[in-house]
Amino acid sequence: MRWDDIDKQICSVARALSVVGERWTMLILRDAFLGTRRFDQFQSNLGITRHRLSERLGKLVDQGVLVKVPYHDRPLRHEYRLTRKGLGLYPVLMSLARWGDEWMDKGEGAPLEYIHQSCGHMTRPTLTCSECAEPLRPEEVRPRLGPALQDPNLPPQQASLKKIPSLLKPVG
Amino acid sequence: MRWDDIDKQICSVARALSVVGERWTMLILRDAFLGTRRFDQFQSNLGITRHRLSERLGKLVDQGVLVKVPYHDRPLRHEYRLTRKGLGLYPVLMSLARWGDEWMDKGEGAPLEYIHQSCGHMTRPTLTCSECAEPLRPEEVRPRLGPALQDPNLPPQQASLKKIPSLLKPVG
DNA sequence: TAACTGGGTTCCAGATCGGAACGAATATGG
DNA sequence: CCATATTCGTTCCGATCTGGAACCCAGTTA
Repeated sequence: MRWDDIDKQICSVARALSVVGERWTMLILRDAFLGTRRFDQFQSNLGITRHRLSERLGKLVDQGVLVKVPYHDRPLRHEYRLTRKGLGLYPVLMSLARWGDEWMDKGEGAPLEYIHQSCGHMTRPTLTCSECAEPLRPEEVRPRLGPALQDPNLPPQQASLKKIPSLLKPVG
Repeated sequence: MRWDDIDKQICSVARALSVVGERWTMLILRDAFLGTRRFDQFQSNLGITRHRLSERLGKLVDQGVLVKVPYHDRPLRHEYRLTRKGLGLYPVLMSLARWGDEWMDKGEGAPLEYIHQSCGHMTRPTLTCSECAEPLRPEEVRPRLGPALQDPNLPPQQASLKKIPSLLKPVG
């Protein structure tokens, strides 16, 4: 299968990655969440080539993750801002950052810390259950088929998704 | 800058992506979380080429995200299992899945639903503050420099990270 | 002895990437 | 009026990465 076809899978992770799974895209969004808005700023912060940046920004705009907002005419200039759909990626970025903080530390501590303004404390973003508010641990979550996979005549490639074993215990 | 150098950045997101940011890697991990363990199973579930799969699995093992565990000798066979470091990626995968459920739905509902065994309910994984337990909204979180970025003589490329503006309001 | 299974590796054409140069529209300084 | 700068791109080309298919190897079954 070609990478470009992953959005055809009946899988939300695959569909999400079809939008944000290319090189640089997540780093562009990281910068957007930290306040970067302009082409040149993205370029110099990231060290990406202009060509690639232009392509990635264009795709994010097409997908509705960013919008181009004019901030000056004559000459016409625009900046790139997160939409609501884009802001929805906050948990993904934060989870990546926390994992990096925990597992990829090179001994100098975290690059950034986060203050939760509404409670005033330094926060460690935690994934929790919407119903009981406990932290979600993979061994305690059981996936089951949702509406999109109930269809009895699925394309055969997707059939494997219907056999969901249980989650794993860690090793090592 | 070359993509291979992103792990040199003083940024946890970049470091995390240097491990899980390549094509296919996240989908391999998705399958691992759903119980896939063997080479051929990954291959047929994902539709990735054997070559690429072999390379990606090898890298994940090198990075300590998966371990190769023998399950049969003569002939020697092994399977790939998530380590604790690998299980640590659960919030990333879940956040991606939720975003895909919400924003990439094609009108047939979610592919998978998740039951939180310990409370018995269908859960919507939510990123919350470790201190006050409220859902974390990007406008309410202010990043500040952590230990790793306090060093007064940083390499100049990283200097841009020191200027953290505020977070954005959505548009559109 | 032939075919099969699990788990890879080799090879090559085509797609993607990085770097550097080029372009276009307006503003600024002299 | 001319040269230079700013902002946001696009074009071109050689290097790297990817996908598909074929090949390999150790045991196992028939």
